[in-house]
Amino acid sequence: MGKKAAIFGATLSLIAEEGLHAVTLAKILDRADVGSGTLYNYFSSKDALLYEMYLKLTEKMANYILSDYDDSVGVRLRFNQLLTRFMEYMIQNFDEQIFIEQYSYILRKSKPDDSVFNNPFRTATAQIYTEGQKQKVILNLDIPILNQIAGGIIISIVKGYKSNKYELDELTKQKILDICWNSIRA
Amino acid sequence: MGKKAAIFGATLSLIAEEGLHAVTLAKILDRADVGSGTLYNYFSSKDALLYEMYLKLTEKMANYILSDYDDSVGVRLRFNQLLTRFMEYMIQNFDEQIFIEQYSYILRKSKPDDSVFNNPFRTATAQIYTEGQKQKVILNLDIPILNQIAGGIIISIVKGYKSNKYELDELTKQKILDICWNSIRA
DNA sequence: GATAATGGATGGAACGTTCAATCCATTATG
DNA sequence: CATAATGGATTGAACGTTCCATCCATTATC
Repeated sequence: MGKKAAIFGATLSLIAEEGLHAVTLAKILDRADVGSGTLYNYFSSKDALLYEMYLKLTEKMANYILSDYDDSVGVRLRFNQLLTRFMEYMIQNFDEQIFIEQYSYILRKSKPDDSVFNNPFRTATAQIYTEGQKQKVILNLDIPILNQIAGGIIISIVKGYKSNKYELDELTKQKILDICWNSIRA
Repeated sequence: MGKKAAIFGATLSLIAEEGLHAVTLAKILDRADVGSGTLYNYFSSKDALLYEMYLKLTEKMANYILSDYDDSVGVRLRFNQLLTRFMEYMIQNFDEQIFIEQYSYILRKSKPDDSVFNNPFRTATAQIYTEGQKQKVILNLDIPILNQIAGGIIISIVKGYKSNKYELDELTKQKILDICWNSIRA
């Protein structure tokens, strides 16, 4: 495995285990089995490492969610496509979500207008909501509010699942997706 | 103002501004206008300060939400009471929520069985869900799942509002509460 | 009632530790 | 053999914590 990938992997797992504030370079280097000189060959600083990882992971997530996205079908099916993928990605890559959540909080303070926040996933869902509102099948609320509702449900449900509050079988996942749709349906 | 209150206030505002990981004792002491000796008269360590603040704020929030709670009315009205208070508290004390969210992540790692996680607010909502399920007005899902859905919507909506994604007038707040109810209604 | 003694609260200097970052000798690569 | 990659020792800065002199309200003494 490449050293850079090892550094990313070690950083991500450490943050998921101990939280962003507790992760030091020494821990990263130890877990990645890499010397500090090597790390500084790939990254100019610790901050640069975190930022690059953030860009990489947000892009990876957007790519996964939008891959094979069929935008020729109706709003209900498109909504289901995106949210199914979103939930599945969150479940299988929860460590990434933990990092993104913790780090994006820092980002908003230092780089408030970062383009990452206008990701293609949000563009796709906005399209669905606008079209759905014209067809009178989706509530007439601000698009960002609709986004927060549907996304908030998914994130919250996966968080609870990852905290071992309950199981999530396939049938329950389907019910959750239906709840997301019903919550914003006109 | 008491020195202890000044320390709490400085810590809370700093965390809301810069995130938990960036808050140092030097910054806290400077903002609270207090010497380090004073701080260590009130708290045995930085961790102890954060933990005590966490206990204080979670209790404060639970007290607010449950004050004047009328449990003699029907499930719909009780649900509305609790979630209205919850949303209002989050809106007016968002800094506290930021801290609690960031700190509870650390807590789960170091003290996974902390009793704080079984707070009276969750007990009250669980009562509502159980009763509502008997009356066939609430979806037949695990209680913790229902909790995550309704709470997730509120938290997500307030987060978006505090990120200046949209406004939240009284009418919109009412619509959000209706959405919470409809999302878990049978 | 005036003065001295007490003790807790306070702020800031000083301490050892830990951090991110740099430097450099060694190893791998082509 | 030349060049790049690597890991660990090293550095200075920043950190949490400790220590101590000072302040001040309260209490004791005469």
